[in-house]
Amino acid sequence: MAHTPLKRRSRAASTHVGDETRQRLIDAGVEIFGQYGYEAATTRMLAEAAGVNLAVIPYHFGGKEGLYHAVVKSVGENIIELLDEEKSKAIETVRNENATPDEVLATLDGVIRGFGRILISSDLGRRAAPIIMREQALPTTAFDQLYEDHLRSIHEVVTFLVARLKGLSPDSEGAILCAHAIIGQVVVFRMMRETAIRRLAWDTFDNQKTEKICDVIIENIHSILTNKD
Amino acid sequence: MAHTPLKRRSRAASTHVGDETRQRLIDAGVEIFGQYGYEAATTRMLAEAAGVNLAVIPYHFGGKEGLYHAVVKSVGENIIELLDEEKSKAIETVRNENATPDEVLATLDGVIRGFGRILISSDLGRRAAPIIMREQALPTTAFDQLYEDHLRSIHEVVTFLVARLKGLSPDSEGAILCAHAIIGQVVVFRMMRETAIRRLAWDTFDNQKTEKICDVIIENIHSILTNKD
DNA sequence: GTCTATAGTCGGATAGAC
DNA sequence: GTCTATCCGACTATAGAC
Repeated sequence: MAHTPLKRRSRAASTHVGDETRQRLIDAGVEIFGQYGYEAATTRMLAEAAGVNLAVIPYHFGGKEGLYHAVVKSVGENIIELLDEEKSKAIETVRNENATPDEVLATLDGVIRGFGRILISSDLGRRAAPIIMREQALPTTAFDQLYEDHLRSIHEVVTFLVARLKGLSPDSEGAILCAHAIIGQVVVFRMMRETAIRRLAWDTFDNQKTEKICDVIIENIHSILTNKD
Repeated sequence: MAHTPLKRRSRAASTHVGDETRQRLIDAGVEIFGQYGYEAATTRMLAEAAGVNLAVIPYHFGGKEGLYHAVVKSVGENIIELLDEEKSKAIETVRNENATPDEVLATLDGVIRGFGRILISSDLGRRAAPIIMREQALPTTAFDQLYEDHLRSIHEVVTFLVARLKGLSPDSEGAILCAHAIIGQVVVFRMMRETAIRRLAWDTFDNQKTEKICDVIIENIHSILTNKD
C-alpha cells in the first residue's frame, strides 16, 4: 500500500475489515463445529475453512471457545429468523380470544410445518443440528443463552396453541408436556435421522419427503388435539 | 494376516484375570464417554475411573477407539435386555391374528412405558443417552452395529404394533413414519431434557414425573391410533 | 497382564514484525 | 488487524521390565 489508508471509522453501517473476518469465522464455525463436534474441530480447520489466519481466532473471539459461543448464538438467531413469520402469526392467534379451534389448529400446523422444513431438510438444519444436539446432550455455558434467547420462545408458542386447543392453562404441566411431546415428533426426524432413513430405505430427506413427514406429524397432532367428546 | 493369535477361549464361565479389567474399562467407558463425549474423554480419565493402568487400553482394546466400540455395544445390549420382556410380549401379540385392537394397544402401551422408564429416568438412560445421541448426530463406524443389533428391532416392534392398529402394512411408509413420530415423543424427553426441565421448572425427572410423562405420551398415542371413523 | 517411563504428535495460544 | 514462527502442554500409543 502506497500510503497508509485511514482506518475507516464506522459511520453508521460502514463495514470494518475485521467484521468480515469475524463473519467468515462464524460461518466456517457453523460448518466445522457441526461436522466434527466441538472437540474434534481444530482451530487450524476453522481458520482454513474461513480462509483467515489462525491467530485471528484468539484475537477476535478470545479463543476457540469464544468462537464456539458466537457460532451457537448465530445458529439460534438464524433458525428463529426463519420461523419469525409463523411465530408472529401464532402470537396473534393466541391473543385473539375469538379465534376458532380450526383457526388455532391451522396456525399450529403452520408453525409445525415451518419448523419441520427448517429442521429436517434445510441446509441450516443440517449444519445446526449437531451443535444444538450437543448442547442438549452435554450442555455447556452456551446452552443457557440458546435456551433463553431462542428455544424457550418456540416452545412457548407451541405450548400456547396446544393449551388453547386442550382448554388448559399455558402454564399447566399438561400443556407443556403435550407440547414437548409434539415437538418431539418433529425433532426426532432430525435427531434420529439415520435411524429413520434406514428404516424407510430412503437415501435422504428431500423436500417432497419432508412434506410427507410433516403430513404424518400434522395428522397425529390433529388426532391429539381434536376433542372427541 | 498370517494367523491371528487366538485369545484364550473361555471354557464355560471361567473368569480370566483380564476379563475383569476389560469389564471395568467398559463400565468406566460408559460413564466417562457419556459424561464428556468421545474426544473430550481421555485415556487417562478412562484408566483412572476404571482403576486400571493406562497401558491396558491399547492392550485389551487396541486403543481408545476400540474401547469406545465396546462401550457402544455394551450400552445397546443393556438397553435391549431391559426391554426384552416387553419386546417378546409385543412379538407374541403381533403374531396372534386374533388379538383385539385393545390388546394390541395395551401391548404398545407396555413397550412405550418400558422404553420411557429406561430412557428418561434410569441410570442406564442417563449414561447411555449422550453416547447414542452422538452416534445419531455424527455417526461413526459404531453406528452400523448399534442400528443393526439394537435400534432396528425396537423400531420394528413399534412399527408392527402401529401398523396393526392403523390397518397398514408394517413395511408401509405410513406405518414407519408414524412409528418414528411416536418414538420421538418418548426420546425427546431424553434428548431435549434440559429444555423440558426448564420449561416445567422441574429439577429432575424422578420416577413419579416419568410416569406422568408416559401418561401424556400414551394418551397421545391412543388418540393417534384409535380409529374415530 | 500389568507396570513405568517415554516417545512422537498435535493441540491452542502467543510474541512480535508488519 | 493480520501475519509467521514458536512455545508449551496434553494427548495416545509403545517399549521393555516384571
